[in-house]
Amino acid sequence: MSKSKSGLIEQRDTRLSKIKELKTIGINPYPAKSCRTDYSDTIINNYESYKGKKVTIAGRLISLRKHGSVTFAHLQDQIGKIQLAIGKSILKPFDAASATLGYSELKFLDVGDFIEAYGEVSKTKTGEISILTETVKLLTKSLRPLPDKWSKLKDRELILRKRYLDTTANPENKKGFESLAKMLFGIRSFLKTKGFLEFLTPVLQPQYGGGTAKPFITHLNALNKDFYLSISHELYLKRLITAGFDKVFTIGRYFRNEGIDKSHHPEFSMIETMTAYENYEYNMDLIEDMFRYIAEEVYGKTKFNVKGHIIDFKKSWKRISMTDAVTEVTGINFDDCKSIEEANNRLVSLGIEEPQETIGLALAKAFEDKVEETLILPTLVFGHPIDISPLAKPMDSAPDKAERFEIFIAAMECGDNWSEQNDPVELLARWKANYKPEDREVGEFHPLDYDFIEALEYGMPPATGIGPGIERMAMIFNEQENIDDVIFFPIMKPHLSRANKDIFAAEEYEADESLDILITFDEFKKFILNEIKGSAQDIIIKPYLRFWENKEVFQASGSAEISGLFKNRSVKLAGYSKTSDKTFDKKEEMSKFNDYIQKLIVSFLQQIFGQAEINLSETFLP
RNA sequence: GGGCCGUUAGCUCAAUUGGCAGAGCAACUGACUCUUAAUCAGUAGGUUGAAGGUUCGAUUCCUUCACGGCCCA
Repeated sequence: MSKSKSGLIEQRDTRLSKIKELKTIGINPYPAKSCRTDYSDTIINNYESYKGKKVTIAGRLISLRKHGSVTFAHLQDQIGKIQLAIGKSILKPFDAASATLGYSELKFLDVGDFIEAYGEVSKTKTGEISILTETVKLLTKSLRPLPDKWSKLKDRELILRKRYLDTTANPENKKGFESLAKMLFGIRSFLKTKGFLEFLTPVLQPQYGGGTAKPFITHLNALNKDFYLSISHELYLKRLITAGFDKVFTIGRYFRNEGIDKSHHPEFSMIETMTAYENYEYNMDLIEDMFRYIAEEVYGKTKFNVKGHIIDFKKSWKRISMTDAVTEVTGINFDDCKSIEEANNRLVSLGIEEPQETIGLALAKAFEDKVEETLILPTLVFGHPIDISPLAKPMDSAPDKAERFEIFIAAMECGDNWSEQNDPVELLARWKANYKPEDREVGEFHPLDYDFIEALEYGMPPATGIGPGIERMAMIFNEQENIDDVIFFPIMKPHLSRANKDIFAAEEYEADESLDILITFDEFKKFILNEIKGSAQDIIIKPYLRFWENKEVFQASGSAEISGLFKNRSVKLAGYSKTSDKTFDKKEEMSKFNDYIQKLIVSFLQQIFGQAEINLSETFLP
């Protein structure tokens, strides 16, 4: 291993040598358990009853102040922190048999270590409640320094990658996650009072159904078959209804291979219910009651600041049909439309130029574009066009509308719910009409799940479900605007720091096979000779040339993208650059660059891959 | 996908117009018996995210890339 003098490695080495020394004097730096009797906050909040009593506390050492023959320290446990006053005359002498450190062995301790302290609860001269420490035991030696205790951790990337450092340096940041855990208990106890049973449904599914989204694909070796990570659990809940359970739910994990932003995460959770013998109106009450229950029972209040709006969950939610909601905001009633042309004309009058295929789609488009953003107070919008609701039952009173509602809070969609279509023939027909494999790429593809249709053919009673997102709920109740602040471990690209490469003697995480390869023009020939094995066909080369001016110097830099050399990767070439004190003739330079590529790349590739078709396109300006 | 911003010691941050890479905390050595971000004296710690370019000289200017953030679609 190369000898680096970086501060981190130096500090780590110091601590490693302390461990070595501790072992030679008979101390195990990583014992198996502690004998904690009390927590810090309990002692501090009940000082009068603790005064004079002996307690054992355990936690992380977060400060250490040596002051000659007296040492002060703070120990942080799950709920708070408390001071240790360690006097040379009070602390018992070193004893290897009981793993008790003596005063001179305190030098082995560092901020960040986990320790156990035993002593009398008292106050110091300055009045701080402290443990007059009689014994100190090391529970876990820490090898790395914690973030600075005053400036804390501020680097957003580091907070997200190493949340444990943030919650150690800023224990108050644990609260939101604690509430989230309690919220899950709250949901469960609420549904228990309503007579629901919780089931676990599969994450690995042979078909993905119950929604439209791009799935993650994985391979099940034992069956030699590709499976999908759940994009929804709904079809399994329906099978449970078929199986004879009337009220079921799951708190499921959902995986959607789509974008990541402030309110979307590839992996998320939903509470999904299914209730037999009821329709969507039952769920309007259920969802409202559930939010009110969580607010009152878990958070002890009903008013929350959601994206700058005060929302009171005590009040009953507005219920409005999609048609009326659109009319309310735009003044246009799409139910009056006699033809799709008329509906599209009305869209144009709203500034929406893209023509829709049906009146229902036009209504949905107007709603999405014009109404959603206005729905601040909790609103239940019902009566979606049947065109966009293939799994829902049509309304008796309006067959072109679905028995369906969506929940909007602070303009966020917080759940989608409907009376489930249980007519297997109708569902199959509707499903086949939507079956477009070419939509697979955009995530609109509905695969057919014949096993589910078969279950429906045996008969599923009328049923309805809700599916609010856990993270969305957490954002509302925790008053957070960023989904990363309610997901303890948000998705991040793996990263190995330089120091860690040294420390662990590790290689960088394996390069993703689908990543493009970037090399310079100079390296190209060598690269091809070394890396390309086998043949290539249909090689496409796209050159790019970029011009800019910098301090009266004119520059041009060229790059090229080559596809067809690897299965899933393209090769990007960079490093062609020219400077001049006059402006370039762009056309001339572009043709020169093409010649350069022709000579360097194309003729070389022709030598190597005689059979391959090589296609060099014109130079592009990016 | 587009635009903007960031990346300097373990952490938090400086570095003037392109001119010797610095501070506080943490660490190391020593002093100190009630401190509260203890104090005092001293020491060490750097691939300035990566590669390339311009320049006598680059943390600073240019290009590309990586990672992250914010805004927009």
